[in-house]
Amino acid sequence: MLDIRKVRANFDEVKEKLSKRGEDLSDFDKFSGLDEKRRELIVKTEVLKAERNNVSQQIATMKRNKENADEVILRMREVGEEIKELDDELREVEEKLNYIMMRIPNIPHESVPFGDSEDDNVEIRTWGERPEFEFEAKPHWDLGTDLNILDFERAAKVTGSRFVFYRGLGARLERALINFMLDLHIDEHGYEEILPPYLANRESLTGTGQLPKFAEDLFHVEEEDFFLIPTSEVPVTNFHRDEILNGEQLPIAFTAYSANFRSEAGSAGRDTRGLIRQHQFNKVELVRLVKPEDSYAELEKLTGHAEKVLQLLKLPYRVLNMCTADLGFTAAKKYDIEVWIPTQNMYREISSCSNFEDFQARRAHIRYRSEAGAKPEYVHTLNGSGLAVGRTVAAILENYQQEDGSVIIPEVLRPYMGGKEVITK
RNA sequence: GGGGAAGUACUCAAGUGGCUCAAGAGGUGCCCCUGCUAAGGGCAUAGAUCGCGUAAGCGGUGCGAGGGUUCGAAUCCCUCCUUCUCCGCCA
Repeated sequence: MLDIRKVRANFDEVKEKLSKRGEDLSDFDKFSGLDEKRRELIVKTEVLKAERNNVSQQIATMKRNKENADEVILRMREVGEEIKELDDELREVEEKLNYIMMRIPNIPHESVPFGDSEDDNVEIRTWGERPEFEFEAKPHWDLGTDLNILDFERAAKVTGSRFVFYRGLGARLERALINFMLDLHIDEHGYEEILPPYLANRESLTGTGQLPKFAEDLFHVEEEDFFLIPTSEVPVTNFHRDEILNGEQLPIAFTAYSANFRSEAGSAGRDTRGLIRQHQFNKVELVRLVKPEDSYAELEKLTGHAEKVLQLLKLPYRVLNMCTADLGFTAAKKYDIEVWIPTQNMYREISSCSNFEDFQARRAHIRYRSEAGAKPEYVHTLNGSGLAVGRTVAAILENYQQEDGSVIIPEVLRPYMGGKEVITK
């Protein structure tokens, strides 16, 4: 959510910046009228409430002195009615204002390239050597199925499309990756490990920005009004929701493994085969709560932590600075890390590293005091995948495949795989 | 799933409709006393948020959350949440 005072004071400038996202801003024009109406109603209602407070004291005194207060009470009854009407009107105006504010995306940072589509994302760097095969490389779903480590058919039977069974060394590879990533972030990068709930309530999803606008992307448990988390960003960022932190605690760095659940509404027909787009997938997430002045340096740091995983796995990748059209709702700036998928002859997203500035903190009420007694300020929140595990498995299978259909296990994972060096039939 | 109890500020805690627009204590901060420390004494302490105002400041909200009754609600009524506890069930 944007700062309502800043929007008020710099309406045209804010609107101009938001328009770069290519977002429909027709609702946004109603802001000024509603904001003014709101403050006008507040003034009116507060004058009456102040009067009511005073007169109620007078009535108390009169009653104590056994004086007749009927006339005053009658008058105050009318004032009470008037307050109720104004409060109702105020509530309506605030609901409308809130409706708009909760659906306005974040303002892009000045270092974000302008663009109309994903074609305008800017490649910042590439890393690693793409493998060259002397044979026809197989897609990871064929490799996984032939090696009997992935079973899409049975998952479709047991649950439905876009689910998978990992089996044998496949399951172990997934688990090895999770542990490898967590250990790296904990031991080398200084993160604290969190194992969060996989269901979150409406307030939490609103805090991180998935709600109210993107409900159709989520699985919903109606009975309890819980949502399956689409990323552990949700429970982990909301860990400190409605809290005022001590400035000395910052930066807070959490890493969390969780399963993630996405309805993938609207992506019918895309990536229908393989591990790239599943309704349920594993991910190790990085979350940082930082002081505002540090957040852009922190974004570089966080992105580096995610890249390190790919470097140690020796998987080729590139980093993109996402343009205004491809930023997502909540981010002020976002880097996507894309891993090389040989059979698709392209890089595919494996991590998204974002600085949300105070956009999520404002929604989730996460604040800090720079020193004891100082006024609370919003923290800046960041997160990034470190990494999406299923897509990492896809990348390993495809990049490390051999002519006979076996797959070499990256060296750093072997201690997590019982010392095995290769996955064969 | 069923039954009980509770939720008040940083902590503990009083408070059954108006001299409480939250008493008191602890803690914390500042000060006094003292050669130093302890003990003792004094003062301060509702954080947060919203609105008006150039500002000093003024006002609204606030007793787990949200509604309601009333001239007036921490207090009465309704719904919900959380914690503790007993019974049942369960990994």
